[in-house]
Amino acid sequence: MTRADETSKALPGGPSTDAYELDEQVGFILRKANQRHLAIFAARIGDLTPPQFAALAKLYSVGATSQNQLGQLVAMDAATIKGVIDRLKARGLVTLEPHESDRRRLMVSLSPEGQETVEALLPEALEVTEETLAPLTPRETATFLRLLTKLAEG
Amino acid sequence: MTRADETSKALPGGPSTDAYELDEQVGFILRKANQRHLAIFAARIGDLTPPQFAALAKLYSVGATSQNQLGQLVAMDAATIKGVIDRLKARGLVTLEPHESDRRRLMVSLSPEGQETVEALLPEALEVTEETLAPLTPRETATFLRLLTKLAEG
DNA sequence: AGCGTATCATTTGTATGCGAATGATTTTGC
DNA sequence: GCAAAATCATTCGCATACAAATGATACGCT
Repeated sequence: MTRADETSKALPGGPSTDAYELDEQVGFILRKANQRHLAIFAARIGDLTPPQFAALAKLYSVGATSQNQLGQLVAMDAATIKGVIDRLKARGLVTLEPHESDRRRLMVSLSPEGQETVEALLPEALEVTEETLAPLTPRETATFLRLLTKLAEG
Repeated sequence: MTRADETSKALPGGPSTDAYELDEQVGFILRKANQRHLAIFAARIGDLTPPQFAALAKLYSVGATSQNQLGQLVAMDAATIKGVIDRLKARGLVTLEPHESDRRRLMVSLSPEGQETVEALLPEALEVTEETLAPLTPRETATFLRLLTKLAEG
């Protein structure tokens, strides 16, 4: 931001500082970036959604956990993670059992099929990330991920 | 990326290049950034959702348009924009009327109440953007928006 | 004119995503 | 120990999202 920007119109094509342009608001662009990523994911990993894969991948790396705790690890609230787990269970990718000492908790684990599925999809998932980031140079990618993480974590 | 990164482990805390770490994937961080933005929006503009406000703001700047065209302008497919418009109509913020010559089209306009609502909320919306971007310096913000836009547009 | 294609709006079905309420259980504070 | 507070899972209601199918209308081309 130069001092001139405070009184004069920004460069053509640049962000305006005074008027409200929907297409320049972070929220709006974030939503569109998300849409593009979802489309790439769906094209490569057709029969699993990003939240479902996130849950499986997290289970793969941390092992059995309670439903709510898994939700925290993948940034989903209790109601949302329940739906995701229900659908994964219906497909036989995860198994549920009561916690041995805490009767409130429901432990979630990968089934053998779930394990296989994750292992088969990991390379695909990396390609989804790659394709999503393809518009950026490696240098830009590093910068972008750093700033995006800052933004996401507040 | 230095040449060393291709064969050795990245710095502690830095992104790993070989293993799959969910928390380092763009899609996952994008979703979390979106969540944070949604929360900020909801805290400031409680009784309108981001898609609803986006539709109103777009109508405000472009005037009357067909339902589907409005959907394109705010990046929502036909089914989604219909639901959004239905709810705005139920609240009296938009009005609908058939297109004069093309009987397939449904023209959407801001009602006087809708106009007032948008005008009253525009400053709030700018603050939502500001608060969302608060973790970044002005310089970082400019870079981030440039890269995010590149990513969103593919 | 007329046929095939494209566009517009709608509906249905599935999957997040979150707020709020509920009941069961555990943990904390005193 | 025990009452209050916190945690876990579940449920309900609402609001995006998108794929796919449908019916109505408009348009292109011959």
